[in-house]
Amino acid sequence: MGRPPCCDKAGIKKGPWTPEEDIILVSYIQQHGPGNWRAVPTHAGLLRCSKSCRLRWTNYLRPGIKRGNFTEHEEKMIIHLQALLGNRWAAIASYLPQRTDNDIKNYWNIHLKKKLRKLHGSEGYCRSGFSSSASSDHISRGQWERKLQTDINMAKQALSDALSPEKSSGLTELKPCNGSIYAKPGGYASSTENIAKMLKGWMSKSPLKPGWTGCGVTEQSVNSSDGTDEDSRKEEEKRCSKEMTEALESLFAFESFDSSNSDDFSQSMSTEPDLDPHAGQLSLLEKWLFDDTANHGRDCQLSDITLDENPMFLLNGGT
DNA sequence: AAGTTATGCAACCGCGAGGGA
DNA sequence: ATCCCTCGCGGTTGCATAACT
Repeated sequence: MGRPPCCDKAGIKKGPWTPEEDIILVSYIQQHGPGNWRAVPTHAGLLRCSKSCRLRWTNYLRPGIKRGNFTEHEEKMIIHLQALLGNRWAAIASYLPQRTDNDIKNYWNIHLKKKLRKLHGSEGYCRSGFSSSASSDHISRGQWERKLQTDINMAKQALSDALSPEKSSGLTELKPCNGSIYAKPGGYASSTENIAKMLKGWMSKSPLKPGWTGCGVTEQSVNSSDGTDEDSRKEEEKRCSKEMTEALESLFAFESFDSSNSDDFSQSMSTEPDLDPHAGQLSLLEKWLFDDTANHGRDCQLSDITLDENPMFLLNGGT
């Protein structure tokens, strides 16, 4: 009550962002940090609505975004997570911190759906993994539940493979994104590369925040997780998490997410699900996953768990 | 070489949840 | 308790470019 509307439709610019607008937005967030999006356009002097600013930041300008081709491992992760979680792209993206939900969504819609359709023929995975099955009116509830559980079993096994350290070499195979977080070739990419250069110029003038070297990509954190005691590692994780938050408030991290450390970053992030806001969900999911993997061959098979007992069922709000 | 179709990606739209007034 | 604003999410669209005829 009494609040001004989110954005005044009149005079609001739409369409592709120009490099100049990017610079304005980035420099504003550099000074004030992300958040309070409603104030961003007016304070930054942008003729954009707050939504557009937030979207541009989260999907394109935010530091640490990896662009370019998806690796085989990322692809697998997406497929299996999609089977587990459905079209909850934000949740899926939390497992792939360098990818945006929009990127993942696009990749799924453009590449993976086709791929899976080829693999599975006309049945299954036709739209959104098992969730599509759920929406089918042609399958009886019993059939659907059996199929759902089969899908979950398959996805779970595959996710287990993907997350398993000895099997998932893919995590360390993540390629740097062509030396720039802006990997897209062509017209606008060159513009964004220019932005990156300009920003680097700005940042070289700005005092770097002491201690921040990019969450999960510090040599210290990488080394510390490499054989030191558990406590210091946890401390490091906490610190890292805090830094991650701070990073989003500061573009000083920009330089830290270059190609030289994106491998370590992805590895660190993928093994530290606590860093993301869905940590609770991830922990539960992974506990469930690994518990069941550990119990493999014992009495408690997932297929024996009723839907109501299935953590994913609960996570999905029992729907 | 020109026209057409397919593909990929960035951005917009609309809705729901959460929370402040 | 209610209203309504902000934020975040998922679905969809529009445009640029590549591939094909």
